[in-house]
Amino acid sequence: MAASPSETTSPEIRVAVDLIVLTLREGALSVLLIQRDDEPHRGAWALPGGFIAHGEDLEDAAYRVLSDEASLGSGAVHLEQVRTFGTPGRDPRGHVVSVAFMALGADLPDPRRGEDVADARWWPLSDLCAVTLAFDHATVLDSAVERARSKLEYTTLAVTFLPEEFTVSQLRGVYESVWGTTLDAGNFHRKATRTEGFLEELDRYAAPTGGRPARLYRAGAGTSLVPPLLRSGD
Amino acid sequence: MAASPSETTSPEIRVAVDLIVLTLREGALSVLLIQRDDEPHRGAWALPGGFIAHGEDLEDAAYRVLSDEASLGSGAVHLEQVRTFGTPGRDPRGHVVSVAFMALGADLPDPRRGEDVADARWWPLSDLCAVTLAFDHATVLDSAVERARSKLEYTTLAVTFLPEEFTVSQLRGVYESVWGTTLDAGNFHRKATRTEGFLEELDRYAAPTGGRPARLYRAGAGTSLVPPLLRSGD
DNA sequence: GCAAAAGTGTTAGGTGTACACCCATGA
DNA sequence: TCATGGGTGTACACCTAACACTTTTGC
Repeated sequence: MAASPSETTSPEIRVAVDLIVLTLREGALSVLLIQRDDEPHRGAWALPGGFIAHGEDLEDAAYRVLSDEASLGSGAVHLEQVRTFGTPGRDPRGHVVSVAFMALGADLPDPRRGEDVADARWWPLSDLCAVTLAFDHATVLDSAVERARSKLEYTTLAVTFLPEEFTVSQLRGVYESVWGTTLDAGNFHRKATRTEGFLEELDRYAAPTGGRPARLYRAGAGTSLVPPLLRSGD
Repeated sequence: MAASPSETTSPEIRVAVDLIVLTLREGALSVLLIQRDDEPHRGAWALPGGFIAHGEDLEDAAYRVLSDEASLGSGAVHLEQVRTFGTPGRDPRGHVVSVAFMALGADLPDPRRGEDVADARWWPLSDLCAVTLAFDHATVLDSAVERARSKLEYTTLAVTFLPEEFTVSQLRGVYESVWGTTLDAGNFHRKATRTEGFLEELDRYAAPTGGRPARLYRAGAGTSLVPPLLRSGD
């Protein structure tokens, strides 16, 4: 809900999608924001979004926004619906009901600037305290981040932040960055490698980074983590 | 998304709410369904729902449907958004984006019939295998039920299925009915009463039902259950 | 007393946490 | 050789599941 039809206060209800695109950039959980080039909230940073077209599926609209406004292909992002925000007044242009989608990807590229967009960049979440987001996007962002944090506990979602092949420490790094905690390396290794369906062991090793080379893994077939990996220490 | 404006295929996108109202009736997890009196799907059973009005909040619309179509006041139901369904073609009347809300309540009364409704009644979930629901409501119902089942694990949501004062066995009955399992009475008692914020002990006892009278409790102040009560046995 | 339901005790086995320790590499 | 990160072993605390047992009622 950021660009597209730019009338003033429409008499009809319009449906939009907002995207919370999350990735890890230099070990920091970061979100893609665009700087608005139109009223309302011109110049403010906002989540990428757009109105859905008649006959368009919600997910398709989300992928469209991802490629139009964020210049990110649909390749290798995990897209998931988070919640719908529809309180009248959240958008000064009229009654807009917006379905929030969370998109997670491995080290996504820098965005090209799309239309109606003054700028687009990745923001580490930790830098956002100082920024006032447009609309109710601070709330929308929070709900997505909290969703991502809690889904790491009981699903294999963390692997979507990593390239196809990765080491256990990289995986641990995902948990540590998203949760903002530190985890015991040994215990994490055991838990990750022993949890059925989480990791598939490869016969290759990563280039050493000053220590013993780490074995490479790829994502396993499972989607849920039993037992879960809980946030309160490991 | 069941009644109200009854035009044929609208050119605009319309927003609706669908309600999954769940309660326990004679120990069986049951859902409120209405029998449609209009095309499409005339005669079929469906979730109560309705289009939202311009300027109306999603939650307000959900409460309105609750009182109009289900003749249930807003008193003592827990209302929670589940997911939004917007695939074109899910409603033959046009492009309808529907926000699903789950409503949980304690032994809710029999519904009065509302407008545009041939009949309305509670259906035990176990009786629904044989019934084909209108629209994509089977999917919508499933997602709500799964949400309810999993939220019992890590929140205090179970108490919303009970009257203000209840016994530990009644609470255990909620878990057993919703999960379709049996739980060890002794272990459940300990866990429920020791989990901080879950239960508040009263100084009164329920009328005995053939055994030692059970102490009465009311819901505690907490909303999350740590540690969680997991489904795989207790 | 007996049956039934509430509630407590007990114990064996599993899981998580902390941390010591060994392994494999580059410098 | 040392430093560094990868990976394993181990002990202890805690939690859970199973089930025996006590308490308190109605009949």
